[in-house]
Amino acid sequence: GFKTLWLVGVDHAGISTQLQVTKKLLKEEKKTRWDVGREEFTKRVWEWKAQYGHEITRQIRREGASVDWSRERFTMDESLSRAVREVFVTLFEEGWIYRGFRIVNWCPKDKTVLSDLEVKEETKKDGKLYFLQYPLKNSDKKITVATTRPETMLGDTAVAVNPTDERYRDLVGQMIELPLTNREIPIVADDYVEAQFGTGAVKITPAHDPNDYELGLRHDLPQINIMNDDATLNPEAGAEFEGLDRYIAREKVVEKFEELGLLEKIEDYEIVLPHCERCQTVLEPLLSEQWFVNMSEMRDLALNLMRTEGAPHFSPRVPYEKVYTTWLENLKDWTISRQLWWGHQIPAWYDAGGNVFVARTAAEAFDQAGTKDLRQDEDVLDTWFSSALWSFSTLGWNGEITETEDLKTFHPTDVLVTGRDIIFLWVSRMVMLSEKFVGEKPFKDVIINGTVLGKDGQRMSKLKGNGVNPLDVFDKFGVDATRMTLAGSATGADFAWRDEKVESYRNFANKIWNATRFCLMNSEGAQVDGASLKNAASIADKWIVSRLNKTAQAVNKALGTYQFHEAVQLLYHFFWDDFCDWYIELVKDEITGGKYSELIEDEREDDSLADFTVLAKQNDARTRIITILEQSLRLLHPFMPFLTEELWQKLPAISSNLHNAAYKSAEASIMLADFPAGDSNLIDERAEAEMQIVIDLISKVRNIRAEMQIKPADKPVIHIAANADANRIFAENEAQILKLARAEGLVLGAKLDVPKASAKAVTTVAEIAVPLEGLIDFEKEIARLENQAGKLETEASRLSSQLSNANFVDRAPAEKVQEIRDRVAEIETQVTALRQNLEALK
RNA sequence: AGCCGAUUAGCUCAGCGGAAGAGCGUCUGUUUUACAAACAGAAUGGCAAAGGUUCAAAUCCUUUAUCGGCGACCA
Repeated sequence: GFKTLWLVGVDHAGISTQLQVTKKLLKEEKKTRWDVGREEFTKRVWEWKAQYGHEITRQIRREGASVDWSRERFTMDESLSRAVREVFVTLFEEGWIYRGFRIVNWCPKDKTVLSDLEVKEETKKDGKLYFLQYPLKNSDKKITVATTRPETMLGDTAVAVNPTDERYRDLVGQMIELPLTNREIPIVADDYVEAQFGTGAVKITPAHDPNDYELGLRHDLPQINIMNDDATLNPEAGAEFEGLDRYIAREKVVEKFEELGLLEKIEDYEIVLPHCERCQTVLEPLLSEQWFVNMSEMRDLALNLMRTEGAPHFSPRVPYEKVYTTWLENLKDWTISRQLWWGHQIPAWYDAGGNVFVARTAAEAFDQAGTKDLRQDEDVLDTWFSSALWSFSTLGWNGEITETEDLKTFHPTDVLVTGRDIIFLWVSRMVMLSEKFVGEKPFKDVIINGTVLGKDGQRMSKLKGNGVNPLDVFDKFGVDATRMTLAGSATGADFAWRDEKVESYRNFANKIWNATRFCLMNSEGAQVDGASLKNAASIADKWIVSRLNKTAQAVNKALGTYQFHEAVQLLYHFFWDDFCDWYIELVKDEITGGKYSELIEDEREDDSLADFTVLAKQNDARTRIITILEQSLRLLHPFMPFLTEELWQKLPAISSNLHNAAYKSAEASIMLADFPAGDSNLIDERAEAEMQIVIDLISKVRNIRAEMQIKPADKPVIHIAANADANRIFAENEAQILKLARAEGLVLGAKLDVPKASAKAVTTVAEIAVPLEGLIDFEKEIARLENQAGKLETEASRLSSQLSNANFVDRAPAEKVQEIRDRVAEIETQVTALRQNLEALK
């Protein structure tokens, strides 16, 4: 009955996609992207996308997701691209976007810059630390620096020491003759250097290290870039090194130092290296001119939203709210340009003089520049820049159009379901840009799913080969079972994949199928009818109706707080334990006619009143069980859509009359029926308590049967001693007790009167005895009774000690104290009975 | 320059202030006409360790250990 929208779509995954097509091009045609050119290359990417891009949405369809496919979007759709240009230009005009030289993360393989979030730090255990000696000018002295990247010494423009370091104080201001180059570089003093680390002297390479860059600015040092974009050395490195790969150059530099007698030592050293998240290549910090977003105001938009509204609300709140806020607080500027061809080309144009014109279209840029002799920036934007606009760009906002019916209806959206790895990359940026451009949050809630780990408990990865393909799981166990498995894992918690888990939900699906089959086999004269739940007469009927409604309420509550796993557990146990194992068995005779069939056969000839009464009773029972089943299917439907729809359609008298009022005219489907809310008026605590008494009795008798090895075919008489109330309940349910306990008679009374050769048990309200004639093994029976008594006594002594604690009695809530007193009394009665029985046996 | 998690039955995990739970596995029975992918019954826990708070702690606090995630320029 609510207006809802699940909008699905995909981003263009700039780097990954370009990488795929680049590989394909190289493999099939032995060409690089430059060989085919920008236009042809992007054409190939669109072709690739057409072929493979639907894989994800195909999987989502197969999952049975309730998506509005008519609104599917792609980040490079025309309107979404228009939005990207609009946002870029606006931010530039307002001074939030700028272009500048910075040390950036450079991937020499993909030949593009990466944002800090796309960098994966990995520890290299077999790294080396090289100690190089630099000779001082006009002196025999040398100063030793330690480095993990000796080749960068070719770009050194200083050596720095700590100003308080006594060892080097005299050297500050002196010059060094930098080996392998003909350059002289100064020794400078800076607080950045830690005297205790390494030799206390640091080589400074401003063009190849972020810290050195900063230090270089402070001391006005030259920046010498010695590398090409593929991490080979350029002419600045000297003729001897030009063209060499960075690692070859490293070896060569070390060799040369050794020849010169300037290599002091090499130590083993564990080093942390930045890698490209996509292609795993070791990144190179490089001085480069890029586009950036200044995040200081953006950050405040997001932080204020959290401070004032607590939005977005994360589930689970711990730890993600803090993770999110802490990250925002320490936010640095965002590098948004990428040296790729696949993506949104930056709407900036340059004239011959290098002046920049940022505009929504080329025409606008020409107007600004007063000339058409402009060249558009070749770079594209970070994919996440367009994804950041997703919440509103997909609903029609593109700068030109800023108000749409969809935006009014669906924005802010209710919930974003995502993984923790993109909280910074995506979630935070959507919040910032939505606040900035539509003036409201993109979503109220964010659900962070756990990560599904491989069978080995490790993150899935192609390298480890521990991945699980969902499509294979669908084929093997069914989509519904897979959905139950995923929904059944706690929100936000990681879990190791186990086929066994899906298998158990596959079994559950099978259970639902079989239970429905049973109901349908006995559905003649029945129909789905809500009224049948309101006029339940027997204890068993009232009990199951109560359990159903209680479950429905609890499921609704769990879903309201995104506790999907709790809803799954509730439904699993209600359906399997309560409905199948107890209710179906309790009413089986009534439903199948077993109890009445003879009667009906006999009286079929004449239309006697008895015949009608019996048939009417049977139809009532059938209608009731079908109705309970129908409600259960509705509750299960969001989790197991395929199975429940299939079975629901088979139920008697199914029609669109069962739909929510809004959909009465539509074709009958469980999807359009109301989700049961649970009716408090149908919750009957008394019936549940009374049914529990019957269940306890049956369980105890079954326990005796199993432990005393009574053959299934043997049907004993059950003797029960209980008060009048309990005996009334047993009498009312005699038929069910006899059937489920496989007994042939019930003897009810206030006291037991049975032969010594009887097996005994106690429940909270009754003493039970099953006479076994010659079959009983007294030793075994004594052990059984001792065991029962022992357990109860342990519990009683623990509770008694609580009661004897004055503090507990005084300070705990009175009802808690009373509860424990009642329980102790209950146990004492049971133990007394068991002890008397034991005495009688000895 | 840390910040978070996690540690509960053989395994995978719920529970997060008032009697230790589930699924799988294990053991015993059972071709009971919805279901052997099932049914009935059973066994199995110093809730990581040590302190503390509380009438009451698996649950809250502190410290420690081990594992994991995110972050971090120590050359």
